[in-house]
Amino acid sequence: MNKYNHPGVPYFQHVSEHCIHYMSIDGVIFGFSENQLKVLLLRWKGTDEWSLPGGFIYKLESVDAAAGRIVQERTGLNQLYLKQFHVFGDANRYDQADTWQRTKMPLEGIKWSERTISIGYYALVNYSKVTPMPDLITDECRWWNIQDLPRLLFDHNHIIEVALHSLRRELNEQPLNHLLPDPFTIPELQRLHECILGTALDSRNFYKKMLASGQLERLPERRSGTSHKAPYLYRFQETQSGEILPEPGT
Amino acid sequence: MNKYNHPGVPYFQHVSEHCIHYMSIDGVIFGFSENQLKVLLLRWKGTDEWSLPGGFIYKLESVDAAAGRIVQERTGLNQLYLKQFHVFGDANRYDQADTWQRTKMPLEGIKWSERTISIGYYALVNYSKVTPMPDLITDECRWWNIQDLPRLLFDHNHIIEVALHSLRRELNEQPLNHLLPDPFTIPELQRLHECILGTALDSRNFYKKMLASGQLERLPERRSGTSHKAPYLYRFQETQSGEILPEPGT
DNA sequence: CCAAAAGTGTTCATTCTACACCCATGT
DNA sequence: ACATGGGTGTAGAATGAACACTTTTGG
Repeated sequence: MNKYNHPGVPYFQHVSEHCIHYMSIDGVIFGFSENQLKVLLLRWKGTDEWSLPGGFIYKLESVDAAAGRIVQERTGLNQLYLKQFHVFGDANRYDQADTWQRTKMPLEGIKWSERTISIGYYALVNYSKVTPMPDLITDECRWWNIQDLPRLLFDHNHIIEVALHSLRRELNEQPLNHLLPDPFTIPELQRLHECILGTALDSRNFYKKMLASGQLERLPERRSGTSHKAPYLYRFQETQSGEILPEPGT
Repeated sequence: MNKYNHPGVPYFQHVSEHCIHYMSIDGVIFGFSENQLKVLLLRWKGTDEWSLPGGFIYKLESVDAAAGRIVQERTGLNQLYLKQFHVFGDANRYDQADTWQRTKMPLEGIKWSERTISIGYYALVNYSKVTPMPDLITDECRWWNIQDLPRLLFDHNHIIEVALHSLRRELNEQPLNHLLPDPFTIPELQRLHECILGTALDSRNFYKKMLASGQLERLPERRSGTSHKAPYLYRFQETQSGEILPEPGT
């Protein structure tokens, strides 16, 4: 692949014409599987370099809608929980020469603005319902364990860190069920909390706290198949909002 | 003032040439005086319509720097505490026709993008050190009590609400001393907490909590001049950072 | 002396933390 | 039967809310 047929060039031409310049959206898509918190990453065409999924905002598109679109395209999900968590607006967020050289993109085709302000969103998705799909300029889309990430393009390692810290801070207000199978067990919920917090929790205290919250509904069935006592299945009570963010009427 | 000599026209021409399109910054500048939480508002030239101070980001300017510049220009302060709290990105954040008509700005001079994404920052400033200054397109800049605001231009009533909610949620992590005289008394700090939270607090419990936090340093002097017992003066211990926001190196 | 607000102390309830123990299941 | 992890209970510590009381100041 040489600079004249790289698919990024027409893509960035399209973006340059229809999207807002100097702005982008980066999505930290959290999933949970095998007791590990994971994020979805993309490998750029013809390279071993990975980045977060991202995209641009159409001139008349709501920012939330753009974030939703971007995450949908990589996951195949049509319903998801998204939260805007930070704007990365430093004039020198990352070393541009270095990063663009690593992407092997033909520079003249893609440097359509001298710098980019990125709005960070995190998504909480059900790992098993996601079909990871690369985009036009990437070869591969897959999950990575959050504590085992490679060095990413741009400032994306930093963005993931900030996303995780935000999630950690907001843990108790977030609908974590989006990250779990439906229904789920309390031990599964505990593993998830532990992954997000990065600490071990006492299962007995965790139980009491969760049950006392009154938000959980115990189902009659249990999860069987393990070599020990079958745990009960739970569901969050229907107080949770499926969607995002406060925004006014006019 | 007719449409041909409105100072907004050259201003927006300047902005259109040098700033990032489709983006703005709005600043919710909080102050505290006479036991009231206040915000700084601007009255648009030749109207009775008020809005938040705002502005635009130069193409190579850091977003935090832009926010700092905008707040400085209205307050005269060269050191201030700023916090990015939300991006308002709805494609139809407000009724554009209605708002621009209320501003009495000549539309053809100023509608340089069909919609605007606004990054909201709040600032905590020392009321007595602020010199409110209007900008090119406003006649007047002054403090308003937060629970006594007029109907503002754009979606600024909503933005202030979200700012206040953010501040309320982050109360305990924020350096509230920026809103108070230096040094201050515990009762003053309590009034401030009460204004932000919108509830009354028990002064005796508040005392214990503040002293137990270990962040306060009692000075030998007291605040005298009132017709009752003179309260001690306090200062926050020097653990507070004067400035803003996490952002990476490259 | 009195009113008003500062500042200290005590009590009770609630929540958090540590840990003992029993239960169910597959091997 | 036993190892493994699910699920319940109980006690002490820490935190938080309610309220009694003394102190200082100007008038």
